[in-house]
Amino acid sequence: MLGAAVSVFLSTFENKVDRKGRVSVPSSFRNVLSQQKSTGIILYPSFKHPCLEGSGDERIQEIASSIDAIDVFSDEAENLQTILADAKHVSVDSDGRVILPHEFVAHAGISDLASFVGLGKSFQIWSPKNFSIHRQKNRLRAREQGATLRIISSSTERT
Amino acid sequence: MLGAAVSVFLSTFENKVDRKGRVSVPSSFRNVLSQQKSTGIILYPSFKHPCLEGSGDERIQEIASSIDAIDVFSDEAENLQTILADAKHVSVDSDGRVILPHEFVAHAGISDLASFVGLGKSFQIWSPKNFSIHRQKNRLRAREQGATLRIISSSTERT
DNA sequence: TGCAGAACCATAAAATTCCATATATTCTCC
DNA sequence: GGAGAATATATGGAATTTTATGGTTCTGCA
Repeated sequence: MLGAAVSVFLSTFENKVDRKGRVSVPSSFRNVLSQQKSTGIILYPSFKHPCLEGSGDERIQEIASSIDAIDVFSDEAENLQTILADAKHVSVDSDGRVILPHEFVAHAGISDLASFVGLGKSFQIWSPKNFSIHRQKNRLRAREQGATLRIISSSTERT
Repeated sequence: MLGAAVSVFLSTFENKVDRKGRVSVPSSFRNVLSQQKSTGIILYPSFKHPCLEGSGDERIQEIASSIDAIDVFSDEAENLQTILADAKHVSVDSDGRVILPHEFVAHAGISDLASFVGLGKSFQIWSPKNFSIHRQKNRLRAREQGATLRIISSSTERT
């Protein structure tokens, strides 16, 4: 394993899902997880897209506490509670693989390939087909909105 | 290595890409990177051009945190996430080389030569051929529009 | 007892490290 | 100022280590 690398989920990796539902978590993602001292990952179905949301397992802690912080009957609270209700903890085995729960596989339309998509603090898991459509749309929009310029010019140094 | 050098990516360098996709990062670029305490480079395909955008890897951290700062479901968040999803972290080996990922090589139309183009805070990687076309166009346009340059004098940091 | 999940083992492909060298650049000492 | 030594850079290739991935066995639980 190389030195420090980056401590965010980055890039997209397409891995195979075998008959038993096992799939390798990309090694760079595993590095991020171990930096976070996660023993496994938390998965839950996205409500915006046909994909799964994933993160280290301490992130769920944050979600849980933010529920307490907001109005119990608000929409936001219900959204967060839904996440908790649907989420599952899957452990990473010694070969770096997880087993994707069936319901989730169905929700994401995954068959024999899964795309792990790094989003910084979290990641998503897509069927490659759905993801390429999604990506295309996003790239077009990002181009129109000039995301590149915004990045380069804004964030130069911290305050 | 020469004295202090400059702390921005400057000039254009054309280096060879070997069979394995390895290419030397220009040494002056490496100096900038090490000043930034970057252990490697973040690359992502440009939205606008057939080239790669590159920068030190501390920037990715900033992008990741800015995503957290805005509404998670907004277009802007997804634009930024697209960059993360497409970006790759490549580490500079002890000989000062990086490996250009295949997809990126394809996107930029690079075969056996790569042009590193310094843009100050960031840089681009082009196939020499595409770059010369791009450069020509830019010059033409600049002349027609009588480009002026506005210098921001204050902001520069001390360190 | 049959099935799902966990722990093991094996292996091919890919990525990383290490070594070698040619060429260029800088330094040093005379 | 110049010859030669020392250093740095770019580049090619080989050796070594990690990953991804398939298969098998074991275990508990329904």
